[in-house]
Amino acid sequence: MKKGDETKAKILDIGFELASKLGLECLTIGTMAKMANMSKSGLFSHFQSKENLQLKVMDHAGEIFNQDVIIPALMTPAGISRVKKVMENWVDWTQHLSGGCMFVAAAAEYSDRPGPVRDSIREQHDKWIDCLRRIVESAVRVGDFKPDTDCDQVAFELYSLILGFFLYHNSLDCAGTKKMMFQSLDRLIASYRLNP
Amino acid sequence: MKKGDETKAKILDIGFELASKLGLECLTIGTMAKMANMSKSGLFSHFQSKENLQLKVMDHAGEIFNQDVIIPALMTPAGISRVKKVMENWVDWTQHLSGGCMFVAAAAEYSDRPGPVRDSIREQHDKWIDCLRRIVESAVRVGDFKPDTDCDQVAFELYSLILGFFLYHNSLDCAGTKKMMFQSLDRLIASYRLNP
DNA sequence: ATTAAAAACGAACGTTCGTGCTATTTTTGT
DNA sequence: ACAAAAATAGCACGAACGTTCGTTTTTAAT
Repeated sequence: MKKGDETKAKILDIGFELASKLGLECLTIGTMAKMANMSKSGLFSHFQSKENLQLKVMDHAGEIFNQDVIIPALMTPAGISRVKKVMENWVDWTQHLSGGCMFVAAAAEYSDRPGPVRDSIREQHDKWIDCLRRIVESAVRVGDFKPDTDCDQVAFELYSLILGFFLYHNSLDCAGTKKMMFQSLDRLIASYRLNP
Repeated sequence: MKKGDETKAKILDIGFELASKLGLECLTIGTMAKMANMSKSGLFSHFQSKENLQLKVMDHAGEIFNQDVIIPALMTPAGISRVKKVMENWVDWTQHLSGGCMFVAAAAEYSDRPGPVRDSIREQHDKWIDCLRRIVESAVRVGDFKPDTDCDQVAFELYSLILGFFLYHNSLDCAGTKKMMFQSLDRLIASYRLNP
């Protein structure tokens, strides 16, 4: 029971890469099999349906996101520095793969396609918003942000800035977009700061 | 030379509706033919390729967006009221069709698929950003916003808020998301206002 | 009313999709 | 080393994809 899990992990890596580039819907068995140097049926037999494959790729992506974005951010001290850190990690995360956040793309892709895949996307999405809010709350707790800060609201605004970054990044160069995003972030932080 | 244009327009309407729901890639000839009560070949003959069909749908969507969002906004007096108006129109526009902005979805979908379709998406996207910036500039000109306002920056922030709205709208109810978005908008406007 | 042009159709093409089977190879536990 | 088990390959399927072709129907102009 070793080799199987190994190739399964390899497949999920490929799936994550492919889904990040082209979207969840473009995870075709044939394409993935070619990339993995496997037969279609060989690859397919690891999952029992395409839908299950998509779900597993989603989970895999969630783990990577957790590892690369969330955990490192939670390891920096609570407060504004953590808020900044999570945004930096988020931006960097989408950079080292080819430019897009697959969660965001998947959310748009599946907003009108009911089913387990959409449910999974929403679940991860909600979990992530929760996490963002808690990071903001911690900034309030340590006295960086005003006590009456609406943390849900700030989380929404942080999320929005990242989305703006992703979209602008399609047209503009990375450096310019990054600068623009972090400038907005500074303004946002300034307007919630306790001691400006 | 009349009937042809008529059905062509009907097809484009269907394409716009379908692409808004499921994305540009899901504009399959077969599905559209069924929705239009036409044969595949009959529908196909109006365009010369699927790619061309997608491009025509994009153009059509651009015209609708122009008609429903941009023009009404430009008809309200320049300044903060126009800024608010364009955001309201934008939100409303995506509401009366099933919840998603097809431009945003298409941008994510095609960010890694070079070709004429992606070019068209970027073109419309850039044009729209330009329009947004000019609306902000007009607010500076009439003295609503501070003279040193970075209009590109503000356009980016406006765009980001809408994107946040779209994404949150997948999970949250419309009313709550709308409220959250406009609250952020008020904060944004306040921080650029000349006479607070 | 006649006729040329435009529009729509039905059938078929080669391909790819997801998904079942049945072998065959490779890995694992003893 | 050998048997049991797991992993992979090969092949086939029905459906849907975009596209082409020749034919038929509908429209527009005379």
